[in-house]
Order: sequence, then C-alpha cells, then structure tokens
Amino acid sequence: MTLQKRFITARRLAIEKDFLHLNEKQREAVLTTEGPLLLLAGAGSGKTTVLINRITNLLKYGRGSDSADVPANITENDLKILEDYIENPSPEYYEKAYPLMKLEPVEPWRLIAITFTNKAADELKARLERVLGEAALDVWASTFHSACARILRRDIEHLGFSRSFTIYDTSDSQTLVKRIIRDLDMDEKMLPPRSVLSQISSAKDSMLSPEEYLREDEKRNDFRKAKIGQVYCEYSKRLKEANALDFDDLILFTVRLLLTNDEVREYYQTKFKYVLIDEYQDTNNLQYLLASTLAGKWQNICVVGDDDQSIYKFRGATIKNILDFENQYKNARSIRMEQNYRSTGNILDAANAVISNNTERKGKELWTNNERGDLLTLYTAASETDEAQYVASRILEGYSRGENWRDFAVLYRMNAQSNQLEYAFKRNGIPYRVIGGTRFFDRAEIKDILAYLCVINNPSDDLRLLRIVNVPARAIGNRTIEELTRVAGLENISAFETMKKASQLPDLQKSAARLAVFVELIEDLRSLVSNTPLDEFYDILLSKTGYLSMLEAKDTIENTAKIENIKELKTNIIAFLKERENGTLSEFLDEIALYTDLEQLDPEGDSVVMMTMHSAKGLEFPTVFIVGAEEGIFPGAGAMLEPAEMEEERRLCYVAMTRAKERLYITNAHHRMLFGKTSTNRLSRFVDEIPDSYIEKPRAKALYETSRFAKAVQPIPEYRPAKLDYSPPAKPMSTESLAYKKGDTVEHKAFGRGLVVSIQPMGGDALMEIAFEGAGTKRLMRNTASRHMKKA
DNA sequence: GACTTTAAAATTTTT
DNA sequence: TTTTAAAGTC
Repeated sequence: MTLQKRFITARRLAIEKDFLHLNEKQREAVLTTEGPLLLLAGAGSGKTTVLINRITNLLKYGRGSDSADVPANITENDLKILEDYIENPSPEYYEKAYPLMKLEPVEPWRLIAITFTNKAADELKARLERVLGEAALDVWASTFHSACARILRRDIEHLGFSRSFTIYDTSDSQTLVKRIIRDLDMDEKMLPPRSVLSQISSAKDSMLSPEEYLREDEKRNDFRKAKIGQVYCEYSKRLKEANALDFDDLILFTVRLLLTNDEVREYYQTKFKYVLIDEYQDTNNLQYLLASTLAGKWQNICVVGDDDQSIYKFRGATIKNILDFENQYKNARSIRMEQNYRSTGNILDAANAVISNNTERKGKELWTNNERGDLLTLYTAASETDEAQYVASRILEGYSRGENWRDFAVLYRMNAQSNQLEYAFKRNGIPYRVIGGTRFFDRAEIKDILAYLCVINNPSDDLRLLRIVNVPARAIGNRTIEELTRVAGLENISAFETMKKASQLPDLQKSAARLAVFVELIEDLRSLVSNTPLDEFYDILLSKTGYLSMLEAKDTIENTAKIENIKELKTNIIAFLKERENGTLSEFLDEIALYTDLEQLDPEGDSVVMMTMHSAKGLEFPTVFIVGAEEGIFPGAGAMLEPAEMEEERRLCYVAMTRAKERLYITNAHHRMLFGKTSTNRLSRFVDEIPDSYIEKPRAKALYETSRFAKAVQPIPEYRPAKLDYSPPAKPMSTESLAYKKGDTVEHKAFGRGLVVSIQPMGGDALMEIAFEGAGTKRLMRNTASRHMKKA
C-alpha cells in the first residue's frame, strides 16, 4: 500500500477515536462528511446524538475522516505520529496528531442545520454549545421558516417587498380568505376557507403564481378551481398591499429569490458549505427545493429522517423527498440506523409488525438489545368513561408503585378525546397537563395586543388594524368599517391611510372625529416605539389604548385570566430583551410569529401528559396509553377509502407505539359517545396487525366474537377497580410544581424572587398574589405563572 | 353598537 | 358535547 493510502486509513482511525462511544452505524454517519448523504434514522436510534457529533466532527476535523486528499510532502514519520496516537490516544500524542487529522476544519458559519421545530433547533444549539463553546453560536441552527425570514429580511427588496414585512400566521390567513370570499360574493358553503387555503398552499408548494394557477384551471374548466384561483389572486394582492407574508410565502419567496437572483444565490451557496436537514420525511416540495438550492454548489447535503414516521402529509409533506433522495443525487450514500435504544423488544416487534403492512416505504426493521419486557395490553372498555377510568386506575397503580406522574403519557387521535380523560383524572386526583389544543398565542386577548403591536410596526397591515380598531369600543362600528374598506379598495391605499383622510370623505363625515382620535393614538405610539425600551412601551400601550382598563372595568374570572395572559406576554418581552439587549419591536414580532410552541413540555413539573399522537413525535415515556383504537377514530373515517391516507395513519400508529419505553397499553371502547352521538366501532385494524405473541387481549376475544349481537348480549361490566367517587375532587389538583402556599418564596424567570402573599382558588386554577423583591407585588394565575417560576 | 340566542361543525398542525 | 361564529334583539 502506498504511503498516501496508509495515511488516509490512519487519519480516519485517529479521528474515530473521538467517537468510540457511538455504535458502528452512528459512527459511520458522523464520519461521512462529503457529498449527499441520506441518514435513515429509526425511532429511538440516537439521531440527535449523531447530529451533534457530526457537526462536531466537521468543525474539528473538516473532511479529514472522509477525504482522499493528503497534504503534500507527508512522510513516514507523519504516519507514525497518527499510528502512535491510534495506539495510545493520550493528550500528548493527540497534540502532535491533531494537525495531521484535520483537513480544512469548517468555520461554524458555513454550516446550516435546519430542523422543524424551534424546540429541536434550540436543543441542537444548546448541546452544540456545551460541546464546542462559543463557536457553536455561529452555526445556523434554525427552522426552515426562521432561516428564510432571516434571508428575506436582508434581500426581499429584490422581489418588490419591503424589508419590514409582516408575517401572517395560519389564522390571519384564514380570516383574510374568509373576508375575500365574502367580498367576492362567493358562497362560503361551496368554498370552505380552510380548504381554499390548503389549495392555495399547495399551489404555492408547486410554485404556481395566481396567474399560472388560473391559467391551468381555466383550461380544465373546473368551476370550483377557477373560483379558488380568483381567491388566490386576491389573497396575494392583499398580502402584498399589507406588506405581509404567510408561512408558505416565507419559503416560496426565499426559493424564488435564490433562483432568480444570481448574486444572492451565489452568496448563500458559497457560504453554506454543509447543509443538514432534519426530519426530512416531513419536508414539502418547497423545502426540498430550498435545501437542494442551498447545497447547490458544494453538494454537501445530509438529510436525516425516517420514512415510517412521516405524518404530516395533510400539511404538504411528501414522503417522496426521502424515498427519491438517492435518485436525485446519483452519488448519494445512505446509512441506516436501525438499533433502537428506547423500547423493549415486545414493543418494538409489535410496532415493526404494524408498519410492515405499509407498501410505500424504504423497508427497515428496528432491533434492540433491550429485554423483551412486558407484553402490550389491550383493554376493551364498555364506554369512553370506562376507558378513561381504566387509564386512570392503571396510572394510580403505577404511582403507588413509586413511579412519577410524568412517566405516563396518554395519546389520542384528536383533541376532542381528551375530555373524558380529564374528568377521570380530576376524579382520581391525578395531576395532568394537556399539551396542544388552544394555544397561548391563539387567545383573543393575546391576538388583540399583538395586533396593536403589528399595526404600530406596519400600519398597512389592514387585517390587524381592522381587528383592533374598535377594541376597546371606540364607537367605530360596522358601517364605518365597511365604508373604510370600500374606499381603501377603490383608491388602492391602506385602511389606515383612508382613516387619515376621513374628514375629506363625504361618507365618513360622521365618524371622522372618532377615526382621527384613533389615528392619533396609533401615530403617538409609533413615534414612541423607536426610543422606548420595549417592555416599558408595552405598559404604555396597554394603558393608552385603554385595553387594560376595558378588562379591569368588569371584574369577572375570565377577565382576570385575560389580564394575566397579557402580563404573561410581557414576560415574553422581558425574556426576549434578555436575549437581545436592544431588541426592536419588529424583531420581537418575528420571534412571536415563528416561535409559537411556547407551552412546551416542562420536565420540572410532575404530571401525566395528554396529547395527540402527532404532538408526541420525538418524545418518549416509560408508559404510554393509546386510547380510542377503533375503526373510524384511529384510523380515522377519512382514511377508510384512501389507501395513501391509511398508510399515513399506520405511520402515526407506529410513531405512537414507539414512544413507549417499557409499557404500552392500547384501549378501545365497545360504544363511545363522540360529538354528542353514540356509536359502536370495531377494534382498530392496527391492533389486529399486532401478532398475539406480543399483546395480551384479556377480554377482547369474547367481546368481538359476539359483537354483531352486542345489544342482545349482556352488557359488559364497567371497569371499577375501586369505589368510584364521582363528586368533584375535594382538594385542588396537586402537582408538585403547582403546590404553592402562602408564605412560600418563589423564583420567577422575569420578576425574580418573591413572597407568596395570598392564594385564591379559581376553578382548576388559582390567583396568586406575589410580592417580588424587585418588581413589586403582582397578581398571577398559578397555572400559567408556574411555567416561569419555581419554589426557591 | 352591545348583548343574547341560535346554528353549524368538529381530524391531525412542528411554522 | 363543546366550541365558535353569525344572525337577531334591545
């Protein structure tokens, strides 16, 4: 063998020493740095660890582990140095060997890692920082959307938008579409805004402009689609006028910018030498285009994903991206990580058995060295109440055995199923948290305040302007607003501009004075915002707009909660300012728009978690309950006729099952009340797909053999392990993190140390009065506040 | 223009 | 069943 070849081998072996804690496949993934790489990472196979180590490798050794390039003039002695280190990996030898091991270490800013959630991005950043220190902060680790926002804030002017554009979230888009449908005199029944929006979204995903879309569909003479095309047209027009981008636009415009502007493309393509995409199975066409464009120059694109965990088709994700990766990049390498470190053998085999019924997949079989563990359990309840009680009882049993509440998770197909479970948990005194559902930023009062902030930031934002123009009441009613939008549309100016001219417009004479007051309010605030610290400004906003007094005027429980939520938003501002000393309003709004998953699972609190199977992706729990395993619910009714949908449901089942580490319970109900109707559903086909050797089905058999005559047969006895007390719980829910009492000292993230002065129970919540050392006395709602504070 | 009643709809949602 | 939005009443 030549010296060069021996050197290359030795160099890789030497670098490998850093990653001996990984298994063989993981290590290969870490050391394969060059060219397109497909990383098929099964559930629980240590994906994040690999990602971190891969980046570490790139930053430390560059392409040393994966290159045939050898420095000029290497000598036998150089080889010896490497071999010495391999033989004896001590710090002294390392120091000598390191210069020979590295080959163009990557500068952190030449690396972009794109994830799907902010949570994942943050975790990546945090873990990188722990390993690499400060340098890690220069790595672009972000979501698709925030990476795009960052690019567009710099260069969107090439596309004719202003750099201070506003971001519309899904519900903003929906309001806008609804308004357009009405303005165009179309029938909302024929064109549900939701489905119109998803059509628009998929048009954008195919990079079709409204005009192109219209042209296509008029050819086909599809009446409905032509209508949708008109809405799409108007929708784009209004977004443009409001200087706003929706979520899809963020990516669409970035792709368009990169494709049309050579200079910008060149800049980013050169900059990003290594591109890394996480959760590749959930990317849509645009995201695929973005990723491959960014990697266009160096072709160092690494995608990580698991085709079996693709569960977001309804949002445009296409499994094709991951299935076709090797066709798109002919020189792609692929590595499968199939060893699972999470679940017991039984759970894993059961999950494998279910997913093997899918045809659209790469095909992979997870295995584990973990023990077999308990069999899965199927419980067939009489009703949904019974099902919930069964779950509660099992959890109670576990807790009395010494397990923590947080070791249990209940997963369901849709949020509506959480209700019965909540009742059961309350009844049994089990502390729980529901993840998802209505989110903090979806609450009306929060949207209102944010709308004020948006308008101050960008007065052309008609959508937000109309939301708040009469909240609190300013005697600016429907008629005025109608006239206002009519004139604005006619003259092609924003509603705010129209307001300014109200006194000159005959039809607005009557309300001109009131409009002027409002205009002045906004102008006032606008002139204030640039030279006032954001948190201070926020207080001024609350009082000047009269929003706070509006809520304080009526002392109801709802309003107290609303006030707390508004104060909670201030906590966000303070936290934001801590991150960025001189953060501006527009930066804050960006962060809010793209960072909605505020209420994350908080590992400190000890409570049972309930969530949809979708939200559970990426998480793990010792014990998992999958409830409502019934045909029509899971798989859902919509999947019955569509094989592709059915496969997606099955993947969802696979995701749900592989969340469990030690125990997995699956339940169904003989009859169930849902949306006010009682129905009898057959056991989910997914349960049938689990071989009997992995699952215990105590009573299922007897029940289902007679299910056709279920009504004639004797009723199934309800599951009642203990005497049931159906009265509401005497004591309030007692999570450790919620168990504050008068006199406790607390540590709040934003307000610092404080003393609990009083607690007043309110529904499932409590109003706490806390005297903070620095921030004065505050009244906070316990459940929300507890996310930001703990006992000191 | 504010408040009350009624009617319709309800997968899943990382941004 | 529950939630939300639109129509109806004061």
